[in-house]
Amino acid sequence: LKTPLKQAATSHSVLTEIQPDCQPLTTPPKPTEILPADPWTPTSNLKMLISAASPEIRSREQRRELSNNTSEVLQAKHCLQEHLSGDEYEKSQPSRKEKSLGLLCHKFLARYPDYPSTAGNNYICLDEVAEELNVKRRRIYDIVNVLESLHMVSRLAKNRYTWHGRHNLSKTLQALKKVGEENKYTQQIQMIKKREYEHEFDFDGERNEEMARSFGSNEHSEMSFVELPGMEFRAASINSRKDKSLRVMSQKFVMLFLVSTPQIVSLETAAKILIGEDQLEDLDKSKFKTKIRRLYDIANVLSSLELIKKVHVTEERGRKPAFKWTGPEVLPNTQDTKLERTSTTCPPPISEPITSKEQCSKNLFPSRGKQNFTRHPSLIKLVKSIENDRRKIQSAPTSPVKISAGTDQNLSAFPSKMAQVPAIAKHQLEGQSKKAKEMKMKLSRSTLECSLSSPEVVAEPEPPHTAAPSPQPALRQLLSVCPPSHSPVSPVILPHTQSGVSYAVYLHPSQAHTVTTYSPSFVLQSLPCANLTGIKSINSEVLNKITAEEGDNQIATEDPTKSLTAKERPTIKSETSSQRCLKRPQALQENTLIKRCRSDEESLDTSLTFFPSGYLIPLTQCTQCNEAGFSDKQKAGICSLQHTTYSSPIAGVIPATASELKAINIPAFHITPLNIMLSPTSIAPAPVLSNSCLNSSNTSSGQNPSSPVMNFTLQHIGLIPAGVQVPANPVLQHVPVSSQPEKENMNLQEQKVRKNILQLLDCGGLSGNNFLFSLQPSVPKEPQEPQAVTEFFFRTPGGPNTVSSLSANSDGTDRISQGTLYIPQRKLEVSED
DNA sequence: TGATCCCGCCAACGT
DNA sequence: ACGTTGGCGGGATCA
Repeated sequence: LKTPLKQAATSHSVLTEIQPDCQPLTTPPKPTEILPADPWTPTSNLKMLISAASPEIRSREQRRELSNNTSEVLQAKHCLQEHLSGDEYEKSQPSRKEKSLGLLCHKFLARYPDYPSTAGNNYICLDEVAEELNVKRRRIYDIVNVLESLHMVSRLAKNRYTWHGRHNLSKTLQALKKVGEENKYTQQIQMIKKREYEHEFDFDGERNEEMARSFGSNEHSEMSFVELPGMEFRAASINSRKDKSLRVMSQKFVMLFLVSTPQIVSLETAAKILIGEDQLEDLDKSKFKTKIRRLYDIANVLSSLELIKKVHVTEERGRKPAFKWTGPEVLPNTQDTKLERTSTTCPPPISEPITSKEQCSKNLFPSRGKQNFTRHPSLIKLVKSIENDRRKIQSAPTSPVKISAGTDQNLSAFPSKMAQVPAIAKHQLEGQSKKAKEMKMKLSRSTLECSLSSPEVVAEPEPPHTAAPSPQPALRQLLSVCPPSHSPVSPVILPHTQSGVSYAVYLHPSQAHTVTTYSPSFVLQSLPCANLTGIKSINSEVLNKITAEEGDNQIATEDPTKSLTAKERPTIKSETSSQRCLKRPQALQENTLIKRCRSDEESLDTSLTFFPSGYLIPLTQCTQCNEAGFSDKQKAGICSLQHTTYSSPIAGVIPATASELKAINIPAFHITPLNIMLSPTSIAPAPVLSNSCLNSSNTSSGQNPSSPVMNFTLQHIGLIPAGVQVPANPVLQHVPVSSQPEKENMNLQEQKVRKNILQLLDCGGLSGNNFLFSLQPSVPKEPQEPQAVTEFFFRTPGGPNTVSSLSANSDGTDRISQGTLYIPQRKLEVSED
């Protein structure tokens, strides 16, 4: 077979040593000189091998004019091999392979240890590297960008990067997996495969568009770069350029592997998904081609890292290039399953004044600390401005260094310790250390994380406890629920609540994805269904089946849909179609809104607002709702908060300035424990406050214990200006329907409901830390069930009526039918600051 | 051929 | 203006 020849001639030729001479005359193209000596020092055998092959190749800069002299050592090798076959000519030049990104990457990696000691300076100077490796800097960027996506390097400053090696790899992969799950990549992959069966994937607009919409519209998952706590700002502040392509693409690509069951992903599938995500518009051929090209670039680097390897999958259509994950298994993050620490952190009792808001607020957003988080594209600008401010404040290029040091230590207590430990051992150690530190982690994690992500915080010496006096019970719960660990990326959580407590949930609107819960009682699963209808019918089993099918099967002859039960299948399809109908208009609207928002971020009357997501705001006892129209049992607590300025605690770091944020009215929602209706497509739930409530807010918060908490929460979250107080009473109405159910029963019910909600959310893909959501006037849905106790209001950025009731889905078991989702229609009023 | 993907133009950004 | 980054796609190579 080709093997012999190939090996000899090509692949091995590179590695094999010398075959002197054969120096063909030519080599015209590049005046590259060769440096015989390798500046870099290979650290591993493998690297040596690789490097051995290339040393000759290195050519000097053009300035070095010498053209071809002896560069040919390498060429010689080839020549030899080649001329065996006859063509020495071609070989004369460094073969293309020798210049491959993969090889280059190997050489690059050979220069640095996998687990660099934190002590040493692990700086990377791009120019130097480029010169030493004898390539244009442009090539180095390709490598570094991918490494960056894995947090193996981080940008320090212009032309300088810091080498982290694989210290952060496991965390990064965990985070990526999480995000991937939230993005419903599994489902997307499935969808694509399904489509492929249904009809050829042709590149003409229409169909593709539809397809893109079908699986992409919901999510508009334009998730951006997934950051690791501690590295986020460093990277972002220095490198403000849009984290687009390669970096993000690389992460997404990796995610695909991590969420696929056979961890195999074909290029085609990956490209489609990635394209679908970004621009639904033109999925033309060229786009596709370009995407594929990029994926190759990324794949080469990942291959060099030995995270993936190339394989082929054979399907009916033939053999398709694909890659198989060969990296470490990514375990679900088990570290912080426990949530208590938060409460400890922020204990201020309700009655007590909120002394250390900041600390508490930080605790409110644990997600950002420990977990990685995704930043919605629309927030980037805002983030930038924040970063700029930060930069101004802390002048210094040096800051990054400091931060990094702190980061390494704090962030990865384990990693640092095992800096020199082999990867395998590391894993074990990690586990041990985890347990050992479990308690500690629990208590301090959120804080730590927060601090990591923000320099200022880092500076804070004191632990959380000190900070806040004592949070109210509700708050406590809230806090307790937000352990970063479980779902690092997705903040959305439904905390334990006492019965009768309403919650406000902030979700990542832009994408429908999975929501993770910290509550031990629930198990979150990604549901494949796009819309509510399908949700119910689909159970975990189905999911599993689907999952199993994930990835490119070596032999993909089976119909992907087979796995679905008859019942399930139809449901899904119907959903799809229905979605299309809805989606289109919605999508359009959304786009418009988004564009508008982006373009007019500054404008006052923006219909869009930035909200931090991932916060759960417990709303306790709402006695009444003044709003008319909801007379029907006031189930819908409708309140509108007017002229409110929101600040986004993006990254939990610095609240945006008022000017940067628009004030808008937020439709409030309140959730009662029993009935819940959710819209799968809904993106973000927003708390609704009634104006009247606001006005009446003067009433002391004392009346309602929840008031202080709420105000506090809202303020910290940036939903309301610091000075504003929201009256406790009217704000969120809690419908007494099941007013005082037995506590236990309630709890059960609540749990059940929560579970359902979570699933729903998961299915809907609501998640994310930061998100942008637009509050559009949505048609208020009729409260379907008057008795509904719990109400969630979710808004989809564009969709007029994005709310649907879950009850429809009920199929008997696990149904959410109990809950009713009611969305009061509120107009969004935007007020300037 | 189709799979790969190198190369470098040139725009977006930062300084 | 200039340097750094890096999107992008032509077109060369490889299989």
